[in-house]
Amino acid sequence: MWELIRVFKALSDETRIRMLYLLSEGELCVCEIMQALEISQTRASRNLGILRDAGLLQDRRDGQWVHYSVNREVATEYLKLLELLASLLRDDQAIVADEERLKKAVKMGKQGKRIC
Amino acid sequence: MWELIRVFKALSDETRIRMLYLLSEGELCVCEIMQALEISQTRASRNLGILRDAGLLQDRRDGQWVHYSVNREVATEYLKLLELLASLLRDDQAIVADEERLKKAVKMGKQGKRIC
DNA sequence: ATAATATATGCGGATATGCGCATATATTAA
DNA sequence: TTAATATATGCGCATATCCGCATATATTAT
Repeated sequence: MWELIRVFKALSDETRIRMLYLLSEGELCVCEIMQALEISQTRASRNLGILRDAGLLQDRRDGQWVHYSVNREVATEYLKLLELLASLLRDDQAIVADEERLKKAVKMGKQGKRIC
Repeated sequence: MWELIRVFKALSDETRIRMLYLLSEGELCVCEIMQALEISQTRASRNLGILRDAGLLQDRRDGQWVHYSVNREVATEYLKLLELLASLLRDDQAIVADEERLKKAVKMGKQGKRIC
């Protein structure tokens, strides 16, 4: 029961919902998420940690970067929850704006310009 | 987005999860829920109100009683959430105990003894 | 009418949550 | 080595949440 409640608590926050949505499309490092959501580094790190501790995300260090991604090892019930999220929020205004900013940041990165 | 977050907040509490589980099996009045969960009247009423305001429950006054039940009019995505709950918690210790106490209270009621 | 029962709610206190600031830690670059 | 970059975290404050107490409201019984 408490595991379940921990998951719902993790999902009870706008910042974390937006993070999960972006991450449902693929792995991202903290600085990419900061830029996409236009939030502080503290806020990004703290909320990603909460999602990880709830079992929804996993992290992977790659040099000085830490990449977060959806934890596919978690119970399939929770994965369904994430799909639910994605389907409900696909057209959400804040989400669409996040995706725009993320696309822009990633494009910059691919052009060799540092974005972090 | 905020409607969704409101639902997750409503689900982020042990009392409310236990209530939802019992109610997923059928309509109940406040006093039955109080007894099944062994909680105060204030706590029962407040938390049922939170679930109603999140759109998950509906209420119906019948004389001096108010009956709460799952709101089947809500988006099917949320109904799926409730099914998820039920499937994950079917064997939970606290839930099983709640069901025991509820069964006992309902049986008393059917024997004509007042239980509220 | 009054009394009894069922439910809801204003208020206050205890605890939890969110987040900025400063700082710590980890890694890479020079 | 030192400097720069990326991320995590201790602390403190502001706000939110939970719930008990007392009380209000609604309904029924006498």
